[in-house]
Amino acid sequence: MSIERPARIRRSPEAARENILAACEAILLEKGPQALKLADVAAGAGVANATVLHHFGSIDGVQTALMTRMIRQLVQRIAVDFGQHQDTVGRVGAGARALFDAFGTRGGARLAAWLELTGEARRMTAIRQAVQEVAALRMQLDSPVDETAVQDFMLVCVTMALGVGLFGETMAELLGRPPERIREIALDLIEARIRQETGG
Amino acid sequence: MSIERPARIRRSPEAARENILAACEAILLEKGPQALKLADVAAGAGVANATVLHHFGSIDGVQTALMTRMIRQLVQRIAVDFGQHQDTVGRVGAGARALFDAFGTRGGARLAAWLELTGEARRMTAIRQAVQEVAALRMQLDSPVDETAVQDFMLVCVTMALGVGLFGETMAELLGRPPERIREIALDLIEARIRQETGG
DNA sequence: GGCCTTACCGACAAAAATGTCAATAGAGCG
DNA sequence: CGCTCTATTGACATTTTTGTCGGTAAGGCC
Repeated sequence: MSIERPARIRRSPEAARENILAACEAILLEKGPQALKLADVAAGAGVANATVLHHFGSIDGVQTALMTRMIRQLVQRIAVDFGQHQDTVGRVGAGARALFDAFGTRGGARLAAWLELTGEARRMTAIRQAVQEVAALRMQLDSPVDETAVQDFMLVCVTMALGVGLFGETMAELLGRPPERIREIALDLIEARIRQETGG
Repeated sequence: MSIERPARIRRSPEAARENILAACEAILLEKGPQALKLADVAAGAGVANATVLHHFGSIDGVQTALMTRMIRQLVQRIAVDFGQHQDTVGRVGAGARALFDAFGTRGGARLAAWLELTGEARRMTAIRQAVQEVAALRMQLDSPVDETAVQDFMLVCVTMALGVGLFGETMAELLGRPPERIREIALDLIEARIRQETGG
């Protein structure tokens, strides 16, 4: 009498990767990027350690793939948000909110910080492409005067979203302010700046 | 014939801690906080692994002690800077510059990010105390109208300095802007805000 | 049905890192 | 000088984690 093994599931490479990355996202949200250990990821996805390595090469590969995936999803959401607003200020505000959401609430900033600290940041080229796409959208919709101003503005938005997403909650608590305060202030700053740029 | 051993150096507890933390600072600058391994720290300080543990209890203890030390040094520098400026805007600008320097150039943001990710952030109570001291200084020198405005302002400054210090360089490079650009913009935002608060 | 590609897996190897423990040796002090 | 305190140490145990390897089986294709 042979021991029962759970039947193997054979997925397409894309489905297998997606399955693993979805598990990663849950782990990232629950325990942070440092918990993206090979064994935990594999367990979360319901596959063996070796399977994860088969698809991503290394645990670092898993992490950068997760970052890329989150950035792609963010760009899609921003594109949708842009379509739902007629005015520049509304568009940018909605985009900024999506940005803060992806990096703050959904754990993107913590993952980005992890990549930055482990020297994997250079592989985040997905960000460059994403920014180019969003910038192209804005140039098309808003036809702003100055392209470097757009780039500077996006640099500010992204960096602030990352900083607030990673440190905002802890700092607010440590300094005795409400946890969401820093995000409000940051969004105010961003909207004030865009108003100033478009208005004057 | 006995094997030559290097003579032991016996330091006071304070000197021993200082020696170890100085080595940590060098490692932090050169390789980042994830390189603050027990063996490397001990080697950098020229002592045995067990010695480090004797003084700090654990490698996490070393890291939080280093953070505390950096924050103390920062507060001292800010106090000096405050004394060298007569006007509020000049004072705050100099303080912000010191803040960005400590967190950016000197590696404080990377260390803070590490503590945040590894769950050690709650032990960064040194920040709370530091902010209280600086806030007290400002209340005394500038007698600003609103204390919560001061707290909000410091929350913004600290969070931005952390965000820019950790992500600024990489993001600027990724988005095709000069590496120091984000810092300039951030300082502009801060000074504009303080001018607005004091001016009107 | 038979074959071939490759997604998948268990077992194992190997490295890296932290922390424990008992012993050693400076340095102050009577 | 001899005693005591404790900073210091080497050796070691343990844990954690990544990655390799040879074999297994699922599903497409002829």
